[in-house]
Amino acid sequence: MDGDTRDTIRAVALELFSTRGFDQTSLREIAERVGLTKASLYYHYSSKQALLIAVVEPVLTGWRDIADDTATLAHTSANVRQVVARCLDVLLRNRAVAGIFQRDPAGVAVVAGALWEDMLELSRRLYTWLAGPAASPAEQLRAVAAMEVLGAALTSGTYLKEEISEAEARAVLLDAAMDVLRVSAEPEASGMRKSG
Amino acid sequence: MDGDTRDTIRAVALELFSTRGFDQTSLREIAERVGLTKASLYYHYSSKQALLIAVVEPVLTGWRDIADDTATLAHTSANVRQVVARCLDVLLRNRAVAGIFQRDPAGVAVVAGALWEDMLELSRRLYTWLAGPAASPAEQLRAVAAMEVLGAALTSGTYLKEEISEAEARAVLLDAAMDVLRVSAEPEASGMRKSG
DNA sequence: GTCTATAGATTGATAGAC
DNA sequence: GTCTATCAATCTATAGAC
Repeated sequence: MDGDTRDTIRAVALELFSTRGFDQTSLREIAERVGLTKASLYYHYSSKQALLIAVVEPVLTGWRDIADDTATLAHTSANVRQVVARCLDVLLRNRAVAGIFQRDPAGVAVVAGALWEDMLELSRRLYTWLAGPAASPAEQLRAVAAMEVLGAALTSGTYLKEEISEAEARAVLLDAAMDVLRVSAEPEASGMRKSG
Repeated sequence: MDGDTRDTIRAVALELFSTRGFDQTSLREIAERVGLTKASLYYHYSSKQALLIAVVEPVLTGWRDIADDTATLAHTSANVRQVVARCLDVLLRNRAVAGIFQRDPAGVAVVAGALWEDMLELSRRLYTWLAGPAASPAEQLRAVAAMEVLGAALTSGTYLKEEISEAEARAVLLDAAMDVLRVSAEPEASGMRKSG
């Protein structure tokens, strides 16, 4: 049973892509760490692009789920908070993959253009829903800014002097994003109530 | 007088670095656009790294000025707003350079490590001042998040459906960043009053 | 499945004529 | 200051033996 090797390769690739950047990571480097030769990598993944996609796609799926759900979700403040929380959780659960996009978006865009366009499209849908129906340009911009806030979950480690628990970071960033969206703080409700 | 050629090269490099990413841009590409050969580029800039630094450094200086000023600036809400506004203006005035850091931070970090470390250090100083004296980890995190908000000035073009004037975008993002910092909205005051 | 060997392309950089 | 020509390194990817 050799999904093992495939998985090891993917894990090593994820680590190197996310720390050094996609472009800065060569297949030679990955092969060395795994303990194989470059040629053997190609037995498991047909190209560097295929390897990148294998590493990134699972997260894209999680992202897509959220975007799809918003299609039928009423734009209430409780729901907005829930959607933002889900986005944040996807980010926190997939720090490494998110780091790939953050560290070398240009490289990813070039080698996986279609995947990149998918991500942009998903983001657009999410931002549009977050901004709310008939949102003004200013409100749309606030929606984009709110999602940027979540990115601090990834970068904060570089800047903070003291440690902060993941739970607290999550709470702080969720509140901050809601502040940007100008949605008043509420407990994370489970029900949903129609509004528009 | 041939600062002309030097400047043209720098301008072309800026455009390509910021749109395609630093690593994705080859000297051959730059040379072609300028109308020179690669070899001639090397007469004006001793390396690709030197070219990158020439492109980026002016902005780093503007950034450093802000960080330096905070050293002797009282942490009042009016001053916080003013500092954030200055950061935002540097960003808006140098969208292209900022785009280099945003599109390929990994590539920049590798080829211009010292410059990159300088940027990190400046950012740390700014974040620290923004968070305020004796800030809790949560407040520090909010300071990082507030600066992330400003980054929306660069990315928004990709996502917004309708146009938004630069002036309005500036106003919206400044307010949003202040919301993240939890500093109440005030007019941009010129005086400063001691608070802590 | 893993290996050796190598093709084929591109890159940053240099030498030296003009 | 600009050119032609070229080097040396590195990379992705493939062919074919074992």
